Amino acid sequence: MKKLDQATSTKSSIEQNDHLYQFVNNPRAQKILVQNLLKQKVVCFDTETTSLNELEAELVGMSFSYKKGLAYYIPLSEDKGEVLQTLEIFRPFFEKEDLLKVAHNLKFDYKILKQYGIVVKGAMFDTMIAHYLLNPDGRHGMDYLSEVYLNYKPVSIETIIGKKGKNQGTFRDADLRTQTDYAAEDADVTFQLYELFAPQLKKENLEDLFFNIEMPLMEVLAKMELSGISLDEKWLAQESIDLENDLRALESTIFEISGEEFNMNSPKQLGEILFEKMQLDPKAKKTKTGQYATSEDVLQKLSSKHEIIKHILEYRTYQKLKSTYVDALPSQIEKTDNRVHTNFSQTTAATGRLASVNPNLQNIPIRTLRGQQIRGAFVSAEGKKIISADYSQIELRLIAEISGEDNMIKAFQDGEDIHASTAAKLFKIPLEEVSKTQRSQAKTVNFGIIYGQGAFALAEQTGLSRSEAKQMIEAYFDTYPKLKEYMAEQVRKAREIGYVETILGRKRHLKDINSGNFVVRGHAERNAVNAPVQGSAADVVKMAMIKIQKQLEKEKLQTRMLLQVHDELVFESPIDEVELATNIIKMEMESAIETQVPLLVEVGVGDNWLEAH
DNA sequence: CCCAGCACGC
DNA sequence: GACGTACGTGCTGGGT
Repeated sequence: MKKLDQATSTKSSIEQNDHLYQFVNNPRAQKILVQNLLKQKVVCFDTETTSLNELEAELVGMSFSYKKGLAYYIPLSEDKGEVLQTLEIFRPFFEKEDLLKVAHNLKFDYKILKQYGIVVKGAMFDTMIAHYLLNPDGRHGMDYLSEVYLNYKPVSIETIIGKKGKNQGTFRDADLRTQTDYAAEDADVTFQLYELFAPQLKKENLEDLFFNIEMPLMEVLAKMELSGISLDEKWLAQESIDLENDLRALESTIFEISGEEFNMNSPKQLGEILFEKMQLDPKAKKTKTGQYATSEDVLQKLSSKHEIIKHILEYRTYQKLKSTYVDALPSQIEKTDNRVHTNFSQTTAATGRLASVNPNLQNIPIRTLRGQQIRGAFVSAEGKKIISADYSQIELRLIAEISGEDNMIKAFQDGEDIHASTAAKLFKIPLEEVSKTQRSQAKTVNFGIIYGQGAFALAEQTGLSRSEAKQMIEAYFDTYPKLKEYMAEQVRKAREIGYVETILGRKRHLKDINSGNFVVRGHAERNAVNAPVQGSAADVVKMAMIKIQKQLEKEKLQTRMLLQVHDELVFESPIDEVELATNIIKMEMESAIETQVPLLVEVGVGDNWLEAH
């Protein structure tokens, strides 16, 4: 199979390609190389390390390219002192302001170098982020981009260090010629991708977004990731024991009721117990693979039929809390500083949002009481406080702003409770007479509208009948006519030019918008409405992050930005800085962009994330 | 090793 | 009759 691929492939690879890849391993030659690099306007570089985890990684080498087919490799010693000496030779390159430093996934190299005392400065260009802006729905790996855009298949890292698994070696194990060819090729390919993507960014008016938002944000994210956040390990260890006890107790209750022992973590086995043995629902829904559906909303509807359901739901909640958070988080604490360091992916979410991985710190529980306690385990260091600042209703405020919906804009300007205000208008009653149910229904519509929700789903959520839900949506659009117009306009725009845009010009291409399949087209239409809203909110938060970081550094504060959770920023601040930092954060967030709808930020301070929120 | 089902966040 | 609200990450089970 593999042979066939190679035989039929028209892609070239390192054997066929004209290139000059040289290693440069004596200081005199390295100094000459640097003089040469400093004369260039654009230089591509790459670092080779022993690990993808920047905190554990050791530098093994660096490569540079400023011309197609030409690249240099600098092997580095196993001795850290010697590495630092070599890096001093290259410091002028990394710190030169007006030299465009290009790399693929630059945040990785930035973090590695920062740990060796080199802070990359000035003009930067990440080819991965460039491609993300050009095609946010696509894949952005270097090997993939090389094959697609350069028709060239780079040497895979696995041919050098082995397939992943416990026998995988490190880059240091490879011989010098192998290291040189691989590293130099990466720099060469990245340089060629730069030459392709840079003019495309310009042509698509994405340069501002790239150079003024995404690249500065990359540095902010690198610093946040290196900072990490502290956990209350003692509490987590005790909570793990408590949850385990609660789970075993729930399990025996469930087994007793069902008259059988089975694996509670298996939805398949649970479904068979509930719907075959116990016959709880003769019309039980099946999933697409033919299993019984046992998701929360399915079980919720059965809860009045049998007492076992509430125990199962409780079991599920606790099992999730234990496996994903209470047990998993402590295992990801870094030994070097006893903190957890998430990775923010800047190129994953097609709308412009960030994603958080290894661990994901953007989905820490908040809704249930027991879940909230886990937030409490994210603590500030001795002598410091946690500050949390979050935008109130940012997506709704932005859809009001973008659509120019005066009725909604006015409500926000008057500082009204937007859901109550919407309810008053929907039900044509005075604001004071809005009931809890009415407010809650209005809230559901407000959110649903952002996602392009239809009558069926609205009915499902509110408990209204389908026709009532339909009337509610119609009343909503009568209340906010420009919102309806805006949504139709986004779909029309997508059909005409193939994409929609955020306030900062971030694009999302919607190739399915003219599809004949109404399910596929419907999805694209909802994206046409949602992407500009979600994406504009992401733009605003990113701008705020850059401005706050700049201000904190200008004022030489020790306050550190630690986390971003889409509309919330979390900081750690020395106690005597909290007041000043809080003022800076709130001010910069609320003034991140100029809008007629006021942006409101709520700030809290505490010894942990729960208290601060 | 990968996919399905589920649950957590905004 | 099917379809039915956006964007994500990660756990466990189950089949390969």
